[in-house]
Amino acid sequence: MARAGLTADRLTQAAAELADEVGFENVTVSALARHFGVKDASLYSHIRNAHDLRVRLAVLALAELADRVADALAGRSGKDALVAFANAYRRYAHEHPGRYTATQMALDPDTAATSAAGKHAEMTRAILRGYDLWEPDQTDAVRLLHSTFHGYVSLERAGAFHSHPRGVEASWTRALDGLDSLLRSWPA
Amino acid sequence: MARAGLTADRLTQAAAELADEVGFENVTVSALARHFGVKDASLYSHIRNAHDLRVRLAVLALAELADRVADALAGRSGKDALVAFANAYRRYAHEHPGRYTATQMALDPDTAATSAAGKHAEMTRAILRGYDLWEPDQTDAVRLLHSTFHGYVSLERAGAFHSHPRGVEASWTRALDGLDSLLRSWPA
DNA sequence: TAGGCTTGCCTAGAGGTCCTAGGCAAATTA
DNA sequence: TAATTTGCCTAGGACCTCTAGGCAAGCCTA
Repeated sequence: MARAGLTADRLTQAAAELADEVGFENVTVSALARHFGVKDASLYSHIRNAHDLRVRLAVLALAELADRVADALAGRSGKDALVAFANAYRRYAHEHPGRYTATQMALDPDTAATSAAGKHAEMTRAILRGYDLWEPDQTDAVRLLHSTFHGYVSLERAGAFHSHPRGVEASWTRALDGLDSLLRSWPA
Repeated sequence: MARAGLTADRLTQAAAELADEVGFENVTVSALARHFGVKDASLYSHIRNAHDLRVRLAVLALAELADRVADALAGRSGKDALVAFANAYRRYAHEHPGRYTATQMALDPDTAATSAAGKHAEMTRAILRGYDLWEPDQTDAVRLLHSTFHGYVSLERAGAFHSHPRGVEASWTRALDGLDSLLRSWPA
């Protein structure tokens, strides 16, 4: 029999595609094994366990998201940068729902430090260079922005905004306008 | 043998306590059966399946959260109401992590309409009576507030703010200050 | 209080996921 | 080509979900 040629990376990549198709919570070792036409037990020489697989997926997604956002940010500043960041973030979540859910996994400090999770906050900070903010206001603003972006796409996907006809796009644009205006006149 | 006296309500209540202890994703039919000292199969005359159990838990948590927030809001207005709302929301999430996770379940439109999910948006709207906002700005503001609150507690619990020493409480207070100031000068 | 009825919890069992131990054969190295 | 490493296998245990069918506890009615 020819071998399937599994590696941790190929498994993680396939897990990411699977996550977007069937949802993060349905990314299972067995499903992944089925996808490669091998037995479940075969995967355990490449990944430690199901949790390890999900962590790898989370790290992959965080790196992808950071790349997308970095691209969007290139050469922009001020409100332009804020909007580009936010839209890139939200677009990634929409295009890759399973991967995005993975980015919300609680990672242990070690993994988080190694992964692109930190890069994320760093880039949010880059946005703020267009505004007149210094520590500790900067950290507060980073947290506020991140919270709002994540909260919005998270609620949007949970269907929390369906109850009202007002367009979800319009509210998003207004939220960004609001945040821009808030950053420009950050209260003392 | 004496009967255990199970009902859907008692199961849901116990599931809520279990969720806060071991996490929402570990709320399982078997664990619940163990808690009552009965066999798993016995639960299926009270709940349809595991998903049904989790939906009931979500509905319970949404109702509790709505109650807490309503209490906090009583007799307050303006920034006072905003802060009370936000703190009640966040405190519930901290005190009942499993239940709070349950509130984020995607409910089908029917269930969502019946449950307290709608009451939530309605109360957020009550806050805004202290500010000078009218449709569609009001809906946009409701969505922004809800997003920020949810995003903040969600990231906080995922450990996203651990990387920086700046106090999580301080950033939260600043976020509320910021939102208040934003609502008072909502850009046109 | 004795019968019948409803209903609650039971046993039995099938199917799925997670994971370990140990084996054989393919690929790599000497 | 022989030795070693490595990859995927079979076998099997533990746990979770859910269905079908059974027995008896507790309720009605007479």
